[in-house]
Amino acid sequence: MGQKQPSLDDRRVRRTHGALRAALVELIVERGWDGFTVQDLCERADVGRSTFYLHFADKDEVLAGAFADLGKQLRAHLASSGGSRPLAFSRGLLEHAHGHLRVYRAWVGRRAAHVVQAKLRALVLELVREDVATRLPAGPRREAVAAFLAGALFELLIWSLDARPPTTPEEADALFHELAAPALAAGAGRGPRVPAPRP
Amino acid sequence: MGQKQPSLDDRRVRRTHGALRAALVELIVERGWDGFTVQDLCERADVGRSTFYLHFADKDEVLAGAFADLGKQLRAHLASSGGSRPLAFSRGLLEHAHGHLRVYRAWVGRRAAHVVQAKLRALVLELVREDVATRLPAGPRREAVAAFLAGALFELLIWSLDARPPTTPEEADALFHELAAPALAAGAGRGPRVPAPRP
DNA sequence: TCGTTACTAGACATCATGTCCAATACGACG
DNA sequence: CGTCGTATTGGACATGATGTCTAGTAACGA
Repeated sequence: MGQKQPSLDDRRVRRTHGALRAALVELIVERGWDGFTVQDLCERADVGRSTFYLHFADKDEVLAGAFADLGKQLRAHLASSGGSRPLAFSRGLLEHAHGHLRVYRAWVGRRAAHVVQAKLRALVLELVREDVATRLPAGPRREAVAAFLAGALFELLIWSLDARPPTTPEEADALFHELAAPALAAGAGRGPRVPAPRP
Repeated sequence: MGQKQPSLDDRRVRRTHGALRAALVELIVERGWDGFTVQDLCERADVGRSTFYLHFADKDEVLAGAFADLGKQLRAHLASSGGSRPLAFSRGLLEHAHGHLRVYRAWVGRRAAHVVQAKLRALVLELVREDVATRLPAGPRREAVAAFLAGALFELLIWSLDARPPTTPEEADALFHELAAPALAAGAGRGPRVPAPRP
């Protein structure tokens, strides 16, 4: 454990990382998370298996990197289409998902790898919490509302990936806001406010 | 594959199944889904490893059985506390969860096994769909609303397991209905009705 | 060009899996 | 109660993936 990690400034390292990451995405789409081994991954990436262990401990670690990329890509997409209405990012998320339908289906769809699914769920929860934090006072109620909305959005996203007849991101987003808006209003309206800080 | 399955009428078989199932629950709580092997399971259950493969193909199959039990138990609990208001079962679900807090934390909590989590999510979705089906006309919109509410309830459930300060099932349920009611109303109110069949 | 670092193939030990067998223990049923 | 059928058992075995290590080779940065 804790060996010296290869330097990221080296072109060879970037090449290896890139190849493994790309192969990972392909293999998840083709066979699902449990459908391939480290050996398969290395073979597909054309990387020596010894080399793999110089960089990563297991498949999960490669996934973490690849997923961090997805997160950045998504956040970038969100920054461009940034509105200020509540939960505006949902539009970008749904667009992003439908723009990479094959990947999303394999990553979070019905037959998907639960490991990956969990990562996206965590990301959605994080995004919703950030948004809700600007609209509700701190406290358990805010957390509950965030959980409620995040779960709703995530499950709606999954549904939209395989909806029959197919749904456009715009439709799904409109539906989400139609359902979420009153819930958010209800969440803000009543409930235990944060107790005023003692002076 | 496809070997002759031991007869379920035999006491020895029931004993073996029971022991494995109990050991499974214990080990999931103690070490998480990926934290133990078939060997560990057999050892804990005091069952020969050869015997295991006479009954199950892998850990997942044992889980399926154990989870089916949980489903029955839950549905029984729901039947007793059956109200007719929308999504009445949420109360029973949250009570059931808080009544088996250690198990639920291990099964669907933050550090939980994604495999198990997915099963419960599917169950919640099924329950919500059954309920929503009695209140909204068939069609994609109904499915979307069901997904929305199921995701919301599931994530709220997870949140309630580790909420700080702790939340009672009653509070969590009240909160859920406070947020879900307007959403359900919105879902029923407008939107594309099922297109009238061409005459 | 030179020194450093990453890459590689291959060997190796380890472990879990899944299958099979012959011997044994136990439950069902007459 | 005795007998028959079946479940259980430990152990052997082949297989495949994992993770570590080493010595030689190739590519990088400067």
